Amino acid sequence: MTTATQSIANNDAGKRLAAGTPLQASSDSVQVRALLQLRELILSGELAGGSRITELAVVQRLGASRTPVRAALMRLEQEGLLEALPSGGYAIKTFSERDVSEAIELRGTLEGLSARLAAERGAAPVVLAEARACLDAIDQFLQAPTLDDQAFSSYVALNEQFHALLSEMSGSAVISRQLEHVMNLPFASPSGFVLAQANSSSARDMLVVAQDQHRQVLDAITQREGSRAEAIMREHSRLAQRNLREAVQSPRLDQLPGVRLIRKQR
Amino acid sequence: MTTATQSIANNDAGKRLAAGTPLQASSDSVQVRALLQLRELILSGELAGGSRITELAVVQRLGASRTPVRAALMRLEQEGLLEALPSGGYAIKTFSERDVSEAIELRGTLEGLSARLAAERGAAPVVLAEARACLDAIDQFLQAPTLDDQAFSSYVALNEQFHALLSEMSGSAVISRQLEHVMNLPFASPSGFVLAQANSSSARDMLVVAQDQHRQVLDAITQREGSRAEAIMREHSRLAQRNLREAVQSPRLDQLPGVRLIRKQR
DNA sequence: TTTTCCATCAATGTATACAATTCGTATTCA
DNA sequence: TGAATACGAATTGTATACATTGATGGAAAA
Repeated sequence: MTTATQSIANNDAGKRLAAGTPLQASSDSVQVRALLQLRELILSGELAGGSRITELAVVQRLGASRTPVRAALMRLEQEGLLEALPSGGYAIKTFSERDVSEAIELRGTLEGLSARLAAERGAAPVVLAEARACLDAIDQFLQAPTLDDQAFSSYVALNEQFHALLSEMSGSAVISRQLEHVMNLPFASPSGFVLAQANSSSARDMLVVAQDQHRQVLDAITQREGSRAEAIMREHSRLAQRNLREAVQSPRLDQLPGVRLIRKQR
Repeated sequence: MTTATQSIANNDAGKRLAAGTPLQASSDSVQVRALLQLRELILSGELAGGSRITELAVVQRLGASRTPVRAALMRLEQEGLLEALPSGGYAIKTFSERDVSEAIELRGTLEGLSARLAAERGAAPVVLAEARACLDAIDQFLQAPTLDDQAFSSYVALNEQFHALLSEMSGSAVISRQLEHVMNLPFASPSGFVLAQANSSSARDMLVVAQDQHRQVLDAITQREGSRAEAIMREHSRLAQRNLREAVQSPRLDQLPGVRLIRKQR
């Protein structure tokens, strides 16, 4: 009873409750929903980067109580989207272009380590097979001379999958965990800026190059060539660096997840 | 009033409140104290690795209420000391020797990246000077032909400081943050197993080798030799690998922080 | 007019009541 | 005797009341 009345009151207060949010499966726990919704609010830029964020404001906006909101805030801090203020409370982090560049470099380094270990120790045949299948699927999409938006989306999904498999091939939970942590930063993800290029004329060519690197790293791992595998993954991440540079200049890309958190200057 | 009564009640319930704990500065917030105490309990092995840990048990043991305990549990999960169980609650993580080895490799890789960036971009002269002073101080300790326990402790402190400075030299908050995160694992720390070797005859020699690598990496950074700096730091981490192997076999070292969390088998 | 101190308030920190879920156990039925 | 179900105890999830601390604004004095 009490609960019902109050959550109604809260919903009244939080006017645009589920305006732009994907309206996630409400079967999840309040905690999970709060986390997803809050992350969405930040990445969409609806909450301005650099601004302070109070528990109460989030409570009113999401209609959850302070406890799950607090949990969500803590998680987002560890993800690196929020910064804990010394006086208590949080601020939404912003990132310089250099920060993003370093995050990508970091990912490349870790993926290089992962690939090297996979090569040196030998990857599980099952995972290798999965990875090959994944690359075959990507090839399918690259057949077409030009790619529509849906093809790009499919590429992104498959690309993420391939990188996940690569992490798995290392056979190291410790390293996989770390990689996941790095990729929490939205722009550090392996296909963070691919969509930014979707309409560029050279977009398809870039994917062709990336896909070749995918093939080569898998070959290196199969051949147990550790240091080659490592070098390829490092170079692979440089594609993202290039995309980044174009993405921050293109003004039209403001709605890409997280891009509004990138400071222009410095 | 209410508070006083209740905290007394809690202390009554938590029988062995500050039995083995270091009785930290009670000026800290309850949250901070709970975190420190709980971490201590886990690292000392007083709470068995692999065992499940309930909020209520911790509440009774530490005399804090559920809210700060919950916060501490969440933090320790992100640090990697606890594992969130799917049904709720946490279990104390255990680590195979391989896990630890991978964590050290990870640190070496990240420190390599950090050193390379420092070399390529150029490190801040102030920090470079600090690092040199730090190494000079280590040299002081290494003058003596044999080292007592106190000398080893001093080495550990200075060693940590040097590695911290190295991280700072990268000039990258993103990478420093990640390095800190990796070093949260107790055995991944740069001097995690140095103390384990304190009584070994070759202990001093190992420190001499390590110190030479410190000098060389600083030289490489100064000379802007990025790839050399990276290689040195990777190799540097292999010293820790060697120490690890001896440490897990020596039965006497059980009270080293975190060593009881390392599974013998696999 | 400016500065300092006090009061008031708002936000976080802490404790706890209440709800919901899960796990173990015992009992009953096949 | 075995399995399945239901009941109960224990534990986590959620909400909220209360405490404390830090910030802000206004008033008074220099």
